[in-house]
Amino acid sequence: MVIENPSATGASHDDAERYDFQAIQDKWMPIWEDLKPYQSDIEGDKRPRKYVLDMFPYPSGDLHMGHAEAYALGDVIARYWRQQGFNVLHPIGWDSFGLPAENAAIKRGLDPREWTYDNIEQQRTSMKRYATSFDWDRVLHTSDPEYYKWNQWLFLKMYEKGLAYRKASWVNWDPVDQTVLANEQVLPDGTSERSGAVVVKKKLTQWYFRITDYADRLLDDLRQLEGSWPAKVIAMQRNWIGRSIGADVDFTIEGRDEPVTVFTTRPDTLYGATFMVVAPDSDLAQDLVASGPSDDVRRRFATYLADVQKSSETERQATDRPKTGIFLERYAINPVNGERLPIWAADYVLADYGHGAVMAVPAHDQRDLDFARAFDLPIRIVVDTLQPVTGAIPVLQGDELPDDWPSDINEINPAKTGLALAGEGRLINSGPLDGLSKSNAIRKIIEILESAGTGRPAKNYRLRDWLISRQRYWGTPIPIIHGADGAEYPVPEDQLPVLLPPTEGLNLTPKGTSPLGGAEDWVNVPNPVDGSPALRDADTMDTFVDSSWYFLRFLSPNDETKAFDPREVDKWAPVDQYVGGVTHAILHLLYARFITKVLFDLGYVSFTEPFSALLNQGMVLMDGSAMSKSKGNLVRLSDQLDEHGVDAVRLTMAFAGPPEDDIDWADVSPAGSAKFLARAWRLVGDVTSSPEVNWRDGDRALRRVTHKFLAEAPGLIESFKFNVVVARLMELVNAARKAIDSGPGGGDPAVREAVETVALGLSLFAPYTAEDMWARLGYEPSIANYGWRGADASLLTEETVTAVVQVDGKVRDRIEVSPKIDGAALEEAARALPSVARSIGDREVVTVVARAPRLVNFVTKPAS
RNA sequence: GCCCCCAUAGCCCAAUUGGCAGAGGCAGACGACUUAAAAUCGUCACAGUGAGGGUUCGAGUCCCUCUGGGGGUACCA
Repeated sequence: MVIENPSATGASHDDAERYDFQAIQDKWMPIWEDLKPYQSDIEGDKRPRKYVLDMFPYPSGDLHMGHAEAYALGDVIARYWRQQGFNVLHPIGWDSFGLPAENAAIKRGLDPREWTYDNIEQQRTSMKRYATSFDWDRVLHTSDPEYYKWNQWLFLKMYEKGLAYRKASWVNWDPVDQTVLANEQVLPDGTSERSGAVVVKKKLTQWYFRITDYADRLLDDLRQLEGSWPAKVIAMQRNWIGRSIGADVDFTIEGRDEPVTVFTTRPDTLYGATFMVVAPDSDLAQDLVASGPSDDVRRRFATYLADVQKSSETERQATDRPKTGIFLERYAINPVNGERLPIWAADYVLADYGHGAVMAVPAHDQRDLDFARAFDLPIRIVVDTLQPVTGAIPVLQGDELPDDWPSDINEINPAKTGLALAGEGRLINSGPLDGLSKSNAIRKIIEILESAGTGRPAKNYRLRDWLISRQRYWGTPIPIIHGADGAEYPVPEDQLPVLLPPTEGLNLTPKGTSPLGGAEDWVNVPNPVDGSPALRDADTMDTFVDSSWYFLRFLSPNDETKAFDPREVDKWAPVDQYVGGVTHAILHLLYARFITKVLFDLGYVSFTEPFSALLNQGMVLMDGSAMSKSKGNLVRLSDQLDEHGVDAVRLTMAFAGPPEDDIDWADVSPAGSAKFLARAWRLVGDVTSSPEVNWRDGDRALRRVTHKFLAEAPGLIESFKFNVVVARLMELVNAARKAIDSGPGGGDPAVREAVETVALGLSLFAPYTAEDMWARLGYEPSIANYGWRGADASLLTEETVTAVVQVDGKVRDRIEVSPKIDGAALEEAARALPSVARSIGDREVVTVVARAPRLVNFVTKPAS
């Protein structure tokens, strides 16, 4: 509020000098709406292109502080490249399919469409108020039939290539949301990332994308991203894919025709195998139990299996759980020495990793050892790991061990210590492998197995195929028709999209099968081949499918004939800079990378990585923890915007620290940001020169500060040091203020130059304030379309610099020298200083380290 | 358990990549303006860089060990 002071003669002047963020926002928002300064598809635009993409939001209610941070930072980058003369594509849309809409709709008895599009409208309004520089002509919503039609197209392309398939398998089942979940949606504690319910296993026939076919490429191509993606994200993806290198070994089974193949990373320990373990819930276990063992074992196995399946994921993952298992009364034959190995079923072996069976080497694997000790099975050491190798690690270098290698095996006998010997060592008890180091033994045993035809090198991945079907309404229908003959018939492309049926008459309440199945008119269709009665697939796709290619749709969002226009893709893609939360470090980014590689293989795009550079912003916390209503520490964005203004909130986001760090809202000061903006804005009122003045005539000291900023800011922005740029802007504002109040005064051309530079710099962070300053400085809107100014190199070199004079590394004096001084001259000048002579005293100078013009260091020793 | 990151002033954070530990801000103290307050302007104080060792003429920065905090992943054979 402006408080009138009737006694002041310059009341109107005071009014004008009052920084009123609300008035400034109200003034410029409609003008920008009209000017559209951020359009990116202008015909004949010759500027080089940049594609700056923010992760699009899910429309759950209004924007929150997290959005405010992400979009402020993404906007700095987009505005920066625009200012650097690039044609910037900075689009926005909504990831608008998904469970929250459906759950909210069920709760309130609404159509999910209504809830979704109302929220989108609210977010759109907030984003515009927030001055995000999006190109509003390219908006997409994944829940629009115009969008999800192309999800279906993508599905069909993958189906044709065999990359989309259906299989029955034990899947993660969320008993609250009543739907299956991808592995990626189950948290480490075994609960659903969405509902928080404890996930259980259920055997269901579901649709999968064959992402494991791409595991090697997804892993190896990460190397291309090093340096441009946060190392943390790359590490997380590597971890998630989890490639293990080893060998497959075939074991013949007594009384069975087919051998059992096991995967192992330690084929060198094959001679130490004393039993075999199969996953109880595997088909293999079923098969082994079906014939051979006694009825008693069969019964006990059935009980065991039932127990295993009842146990929750959480229980099963507790690593300190005692080992359990059942001997199946079957035997495997070790291919290298013909030994009979008893076969057990135990739940520490997973059905869906490797082949669901392992060769157990208790001496060298902790899990096998725990099991062997629990069931009194033999333990045979085949690697002598005594004296953990230090220093030169001789066993890694060759086959010979030092002569003094001690071999008192009893001291480390796993049977006694309970500790498996996993380390380096020399092979023993292993026939042809004896004496070899671990790595050499691995190489040799694989050769032996290969020539015998009983083994081969193999790789395995932690990554599983991507389960994409969901038993819910608010998603993309899967474009498959199931014939009466049980076969799958893809919906012909010209019949896309398969529209979601209206919600009227449907019961959306989760019940374990898709609500779409209840839409009689929709689900019953003629077989596309022969017209016989058939049923639509009633499942919908995981919404991560939607977001796995949306960055391509932005390039031609209104194209009705194809998913994306290859000419536009060539122009813009891949994304130059992607900005979003680290919460998507695995899921979304892995899926988008996968789909990009698929599209590359199908010939639709010419690149294999979708996002050339990635910036992960941190989270916005309050009092040390994530904001939530239940914790009572929620800070409402709209309140912050009302109180401090859009620009102050945006500036605070940029200034709080490095963008990838979390911001604790309790530690930062939007009021301080507002104060700074007001201070910057008020500078304009003190600029009394006209826009035509010649800056060269201005005060040199202030000009130097201005040009130092002009020189430094671009590099800082490009390395995401937004907080430092803001600090530099504050310095520049302080310098300009000083020049006005106690220097050459507001009429000096350097003051205008400095203030204009402040406006240009500020336009990245505080667009309203900057635009208003720009107008008051005498320019036409929009400041977003004025380029950056180059620094004048002649103003960057100081006339003198301060050189530090050290004696034995301690600072003893400082001298002002020319920046062009050479080492000898610097040394000479320093030596002449009385302080230096005093410090050296009667000691002898041994070396002089001169780093002109900054530093000279006299290194001394006592006089001899 | 394994892998990764971080630690600088009361607080948030800088430090030209091995060269004077401090750019900026918050909070604080004092002063100017004011009848007073707010706003504004100005001045000031505060750490030797989590601990220990090493390399170096010189270490916040590089190496090793440890402590504390954060993250990822985990019967994945």
